[in-house]
Amino acid sequence: MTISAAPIHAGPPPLRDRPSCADCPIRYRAVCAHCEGEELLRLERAKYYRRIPAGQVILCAGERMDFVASLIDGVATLTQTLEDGRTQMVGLMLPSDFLGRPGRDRAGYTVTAITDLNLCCFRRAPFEAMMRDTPRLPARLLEMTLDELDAAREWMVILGRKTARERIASFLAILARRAAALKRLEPRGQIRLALPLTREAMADYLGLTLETVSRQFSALKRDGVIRLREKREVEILDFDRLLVECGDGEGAG
Amino acid sequence: MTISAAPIHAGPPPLRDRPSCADCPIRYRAVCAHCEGEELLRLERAKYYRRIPAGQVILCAGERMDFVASLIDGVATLTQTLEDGRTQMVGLMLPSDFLGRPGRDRAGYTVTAITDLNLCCFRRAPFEAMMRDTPRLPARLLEMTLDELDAAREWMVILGRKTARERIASFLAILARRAAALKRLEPRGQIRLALPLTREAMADYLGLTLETVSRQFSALKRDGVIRLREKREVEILDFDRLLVECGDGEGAG
DNA sequence: CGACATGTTGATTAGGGTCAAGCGAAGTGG
DNA sequence: CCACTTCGCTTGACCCTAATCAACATGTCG
Repeated sequence: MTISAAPIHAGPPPLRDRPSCADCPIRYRAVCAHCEGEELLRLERAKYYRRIPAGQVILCAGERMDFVASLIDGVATLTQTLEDGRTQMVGLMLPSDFLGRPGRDRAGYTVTAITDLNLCCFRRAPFEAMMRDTPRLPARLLEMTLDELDAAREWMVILGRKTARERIASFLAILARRAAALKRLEPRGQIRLALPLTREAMADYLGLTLETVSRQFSALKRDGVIRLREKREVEILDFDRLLVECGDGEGAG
Repeated sequence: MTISAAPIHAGPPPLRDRPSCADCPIRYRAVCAHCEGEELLRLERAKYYRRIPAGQVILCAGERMDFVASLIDGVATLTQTLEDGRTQMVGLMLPSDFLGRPGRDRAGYTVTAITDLNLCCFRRAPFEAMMRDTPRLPARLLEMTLDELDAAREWMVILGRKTARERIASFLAILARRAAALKRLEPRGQIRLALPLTREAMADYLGLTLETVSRQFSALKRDGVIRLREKREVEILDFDRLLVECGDGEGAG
């Protein structure tokens, strides 16, 4: 995958395929989750779809952003880079996550499409108008932002206090939970997971180097915690055992 | 300072001192910032003040929380502890910050009063009713939550990618910025700062040990970046020089 | 005064970073 | 079509930063 630097500019909404919100796979988890009737219709009229190919840099930190979007499908990352090239991932965007911030016209972080993306976009102005007019939209966005804040804080514990092995285990547990949540299940027993990230991207997520990530995968495999079917497909042999490896006692996370 | 484990339960609002919101020192930064007229009156009727002594644990992670509050004065921390005792601070609450979350009745983190605190409290039910009725309250809370999310992500970069020296420098820069923001200034030149935290608490903030924190303070002093007036009072000799030590090129933070 | 919390500094160690070599798969171009 | 490159990944050798263990100084409080 090659990272291209070409930015995306939100032009006039293309009038192509515009499936009904009723059929939307993220209808009940996205920012529009609580909207119905008139509110939903207004969103439906304003929305437009956009596809982004894997590898594309959608926005650079500090760049002007004239749209907001729900991620319908795919995986994107938010990253921050220090001057000497060290990079830290500060957000992992999965389906139903929201991109952009009402009230701020500049991206705080570099947004990169890891896989092909499917976005449900709104131009800033009409979206912000709806934020003022309809109470359910900002209420849902607040909920989602609080969830993101919780995730960020869990991440801080990982970055600040966990060993390399615990970080990998925690990362796998997070992925397993989010995958299970989509199916409305609790993760347990044996779980097969597709890894959406390269070793390097995982390292950027976890505050490690790609070599350490690779070594810890090997160690977890050697110790019978996971099995590697392909390089990008993991099998967790027993979820409870994995939780032990995470370092945080029991229910945390 | 001794950490006591006694939880605080929000009983019926005590009817003691209840200064006018008009005189409140955090009036224009707190959750009530955008409220006026009727909205503000409603908050004014519902509020009650509470003082917490330094060292008191206000809430333990997972505990029921039947009130929310604005921090008027003092410093509090949010911390998460792993089973074997490793602890990571995930939030540093300064005046005007908001404690608690509408829609969730349980504390996500352990909240500890570092200094004596002055809180402006609301019981959950009436506060949540106002969240539904008045648009300005949730709008402001969303703004504040987004700011907290930004701060958490900046913190993630510190924890994931910075050296011990850079972490200390970044921490001092954050404190200087927040202190300056209260006076509506940009931090520059020589700045005197009171450190609200012990070396151990700073270590918990920065993902280090207290020994490393102490050593890096000594090193920054030796290198002429800071001067230590008292153990808990630092003088930044040149803010621009400090920023160089933070590792992130220029404007970041 | 003794007990304890806080902070500084030194010696040693270990976990993870850095550097380096090599492998397989997928492109790419001659 | 096949040499050649590139990408993603693994593994090894070595090194360095910060953790750990330890001693000691200072200040506060009962």
